[in-house]
Amino acid sequence: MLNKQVTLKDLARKLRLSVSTVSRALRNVQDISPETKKQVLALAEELNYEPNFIAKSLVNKNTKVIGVVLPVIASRYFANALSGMMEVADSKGYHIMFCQSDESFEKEELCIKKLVSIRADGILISVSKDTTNAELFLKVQQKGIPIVFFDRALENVAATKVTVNQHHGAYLAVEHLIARGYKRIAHIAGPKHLSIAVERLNGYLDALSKFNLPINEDHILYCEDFENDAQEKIEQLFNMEDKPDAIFAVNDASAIICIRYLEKLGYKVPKDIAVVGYNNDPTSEVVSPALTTIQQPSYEVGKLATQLLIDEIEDELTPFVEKVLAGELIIRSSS
Amino acid sequence: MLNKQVTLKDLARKLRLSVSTVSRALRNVQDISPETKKQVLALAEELNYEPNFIAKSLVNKNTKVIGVVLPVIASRYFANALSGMMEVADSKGYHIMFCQSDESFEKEELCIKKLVSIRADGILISVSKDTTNAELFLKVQQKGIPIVFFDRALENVAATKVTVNQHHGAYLAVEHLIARGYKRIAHIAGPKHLSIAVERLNGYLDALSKFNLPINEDHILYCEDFENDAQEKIEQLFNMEDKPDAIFAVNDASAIICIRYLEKLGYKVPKDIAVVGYNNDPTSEVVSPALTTIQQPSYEVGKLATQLLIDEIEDELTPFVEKVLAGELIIRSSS
DNA sequence: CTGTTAGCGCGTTCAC
DNA sequence: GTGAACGCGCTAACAG
Repeated sequence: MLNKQVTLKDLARKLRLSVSTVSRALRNVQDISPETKKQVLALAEELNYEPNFIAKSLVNKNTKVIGVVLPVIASRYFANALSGMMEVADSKGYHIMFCQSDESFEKEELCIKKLVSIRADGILISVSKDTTNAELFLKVQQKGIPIVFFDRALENVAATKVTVNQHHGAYLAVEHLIARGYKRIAHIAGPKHLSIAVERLNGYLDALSKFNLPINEDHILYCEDFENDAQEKIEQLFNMEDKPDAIFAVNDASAIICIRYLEKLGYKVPKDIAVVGYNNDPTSEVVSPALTTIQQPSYEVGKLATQLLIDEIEDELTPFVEKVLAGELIIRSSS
Repeated sequence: MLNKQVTLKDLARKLRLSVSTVSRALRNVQDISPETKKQVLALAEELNYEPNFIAKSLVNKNTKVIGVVLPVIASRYFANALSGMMEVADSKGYHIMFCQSDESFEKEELCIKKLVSIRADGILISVSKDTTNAELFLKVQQKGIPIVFFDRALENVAATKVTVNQHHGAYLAVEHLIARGYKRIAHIAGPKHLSIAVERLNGYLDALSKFNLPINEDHILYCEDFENDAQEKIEQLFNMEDKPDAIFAVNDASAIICIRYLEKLGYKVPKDIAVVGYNNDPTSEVVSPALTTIQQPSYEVGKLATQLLIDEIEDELTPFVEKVLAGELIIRSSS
């Protein structure tokens, strides 16, 4: 049953032609008598011939495969980015082969080795949380395989990077709250070692400064594990004399938890207190009241990163660029 | 810059050995003097040698690539299935290459051609909504490439299939409502041409029969576009004399819409009326009251389908099987 | 233990 | 216009 696949040789034998003639006829190259060309095409169709990509790759020295390494596919953000990648790759005749690092550096290394082994023409990567070592990526580049970082990039690697401006998104969110008249805006911040969390925090701080609002350190809650200590933190926030009148949370999940506890404590959202999240998770639409949030441009990140990677694959002299995309404010009823 | 990749030949030349000796040393095969083996390994490490999978594939007649064709990746269900696939594939040394059909038969055909061209060792597919023609799949099978259908299978193709028992999930949901004492259970049904919708409907009907509850045709609303005509349909449902005391919806989105309108009409969920959905979407946890629903075994479907496919790849005599997995009832506060 | 030979399926000279 | 020969990087069979 194995190896039922038709090859050029099979076609050549049946047609009493040479392999190279058949090859040329199929690829529409050089001068071929229209007669034989027709015959070849007919037989190829009849026998359901499909060119062997593997063999072609070996000769051409390219595989038309783009490797994608990302932390986890079961996430709206990355799934959307991947869709964007597939769209561009498809239109340019590339295939996507992707691997999950599961946020582990060792797995990431395995993924990359695998992609190098397959001789992917280029690699798109969003690094895992505990990736700090640049050496691995430099080695890949030395092999002549271009790498483009998307979403999460590594500082100390010279490469094309497509990221999202978290600072700007946070700024938009807070600016919106200020425009609505809220003045005492608290922030549920993420872990201090997470760069996206820090950027959002800075966007929050800069928006306050810009509009000459005082910064109250007690209004910033750094949360490692908000799901579990939310109640405590929120109570603490509302036991101060300078109670906030709005909350900007580092992500939708935290924002939703806030809404829950606030209602438990008897506050009305958004009348007594407004809440804004970040990510535009599907859940943000459904929660009541529907959550104002920031939509990440994940699809666009995927498209752009892939476009830039293909540019580098097809012209090695393409210079590295760093693109930063912005998110978009989605206004709903929680603010 | 291109083709910086180290080959066996490079190693052999530097070591003044033959290519085959180097190959054998690297693969730990046959008897090799420990001396030369050490040398080879050392140099390979130093030069960062990675075997060329492409070349290996050409010789071995297998690529260790599993092709996956699915309607859309940006869906919790398929993303989870894909995660399951990757786990099994990884552990068996296979790579996943996937394509989206976007629910279009033409795109699906392109995906398959592509995978055949790449000489994938096997294909996992969840067919698009408008796929009815089996010919394409038969052709692939004739080429000796095994196909396993997951989630959505094609009736008239003999192949291994891993699907989900929608009937049973619906039965569980309705049984649960009955156990809670609800007796007049309505059903928001999906389009009649969608097999999963029909199966869920049948599960609903069978549960009612099983517990000797009367079937009221007016309690079944067939919805093509529930998002837009929900209000009308629900009002119609509650204007009858035989008002329902519970609703089983064909999916979570519909269930959530129901909850919204019911509350607008002044009904309390679940006191006045219970609601159960289907899918365990992330949204179902967040909506208030949290939705009782059915968890699809998507991850398990992915794992099992991949396992069975690999069995067929590695032993062509493996007989086709059809596996049907069951969902799980998740009880929350809406019932 | 190691080298030589052949060939996987295809593209690319270079002849005729 | 067409064919023969060679090579891509690697494995496998056969010698020595």
